[in-house]
Amino acid sequence: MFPNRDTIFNPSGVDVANTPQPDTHEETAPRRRRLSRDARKDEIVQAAVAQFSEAGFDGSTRDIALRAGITQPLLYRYFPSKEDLIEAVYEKVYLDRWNPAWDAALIDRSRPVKDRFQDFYEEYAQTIFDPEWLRISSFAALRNAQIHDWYNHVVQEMILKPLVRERRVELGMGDTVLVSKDALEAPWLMHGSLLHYAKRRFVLEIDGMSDTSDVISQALDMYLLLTQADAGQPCADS
Amino acid sequence: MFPNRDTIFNPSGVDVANTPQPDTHEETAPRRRRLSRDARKDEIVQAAVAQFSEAGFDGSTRDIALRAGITQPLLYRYFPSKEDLIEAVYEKVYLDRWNPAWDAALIDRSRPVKDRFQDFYEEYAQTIFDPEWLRISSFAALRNAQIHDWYNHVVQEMILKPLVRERRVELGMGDTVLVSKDALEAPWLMHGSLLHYAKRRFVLEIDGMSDTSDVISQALDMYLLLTQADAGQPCADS
DNA sequence: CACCTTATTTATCATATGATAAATTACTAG
DNA sequence: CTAGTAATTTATCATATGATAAATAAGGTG
Repeated sequence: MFPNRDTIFNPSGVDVANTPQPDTHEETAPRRRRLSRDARKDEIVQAAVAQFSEAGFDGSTRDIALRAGITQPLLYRYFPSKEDLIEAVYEKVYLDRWNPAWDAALIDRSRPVKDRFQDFYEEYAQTIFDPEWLRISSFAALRNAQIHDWYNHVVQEMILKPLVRERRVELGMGDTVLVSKDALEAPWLMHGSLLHYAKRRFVLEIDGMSDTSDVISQALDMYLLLTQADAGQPCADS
Repeated sequence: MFPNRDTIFNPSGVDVANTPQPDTHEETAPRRRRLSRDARKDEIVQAAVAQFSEAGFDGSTRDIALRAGITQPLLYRYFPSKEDLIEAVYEKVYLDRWNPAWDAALIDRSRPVKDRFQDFYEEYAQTIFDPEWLRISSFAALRNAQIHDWYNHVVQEMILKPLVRERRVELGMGDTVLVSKDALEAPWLMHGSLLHYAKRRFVLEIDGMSDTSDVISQALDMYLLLTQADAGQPCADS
């Protein structure tokens, strides 16, 4: 009856040209496709990630439905409320981004710390250095301090503490399990510098920026040089 | 009818309890106070900064009016649209945060680069390391790439290029005006690491974090050690 | 084919929100 | 004190948005 306002006015300016494709036919009307519960749920979450990463979590459920090629009320068959959908998005974005092989790779003492963490950060960058992840995690951090807090904790335990420990061993400072808050400050600076680089490069899309590998190398060098200087006289030959 | 979820669950966690105060009387009804055009405008912008920094730029004009102790339509007497108010907020937040004395201080070659930039960053931190600025600039960056771009340009020209130049002079590498993009990567890493620290410390309010001065010192050391290593052999006595 | 389950859509509601017009009242000049 | 200017409020609109109920139809099963 009434012309489905979403089709005549797209407030987010987003190109939401995700109309259900005419499979092979030409002028197929927006035919209904029935999907399994899980498949549909996945499509909705994916659309929500795309929408939220652009418009923030205030992005409307109608725009999400439009992206997913469904009507807005259908969304509520799978998520009781928008807040539930947001939480599904949190999970999708934050979980399952960690490659379990990394745990072992970081503590493989047959290789220099620099090489290990260079390789790791290059792979990690491939996982999270894209506009969608960077933007949505920024929005999440601003909206929900708790989840950002949790993610920082993960980074600290999985990446930064291993880095400090492995570096200590490499410098012959002994193998301690405990890592103090003070000792974490330097690796946090390094990690933060890379995240900031990623935002400049992949969110702002500043042109002519250095290659990610080079920047990772530089950031790691900064940390390694600092710990070297801390360990004793700078460059003292042992 | 239904209980207005925002009153029982305030997603932004904002306490918008800013009822217009009874001036000196006790039970004074919300008395009208007439202000000059400029004074009222300032109050509105200030309220908008507070509101936007908490709820993002989707914060409602009604909440802003509430914070400012006025009614919502009055806001439109001073700003033709919400977008105009947002631009006034951009100006308030981004401009006038630079102390002109800093320009000279950064190139005062009677002092070591470390000391100069340590002092500068400590003062700069006092200006922008607070939740309001950090949050609103994050929101602004996500919403308006152009303004974030512009701000990055300012940082680069006013802080990072001077740092590179002054460091070169200190290392006896000559006084060049041109600073290549590659040469800016390291100072950007340093600067970014400090911004990331600020967010962890002042937005997430993680407890037990190191003092800002110490962190600035560490970040500067990272950069200085890296340039030292780049300049020739690490720690080669000249 | 006929039937039934349920995915999907249509229609609709209640509230939130940006914005405007008209009524009101605080302050000031004469 | 009076009148007038303009700051401020009250009333109101149009649309956006989260959410729900009922109608429709796709696809599997007998």
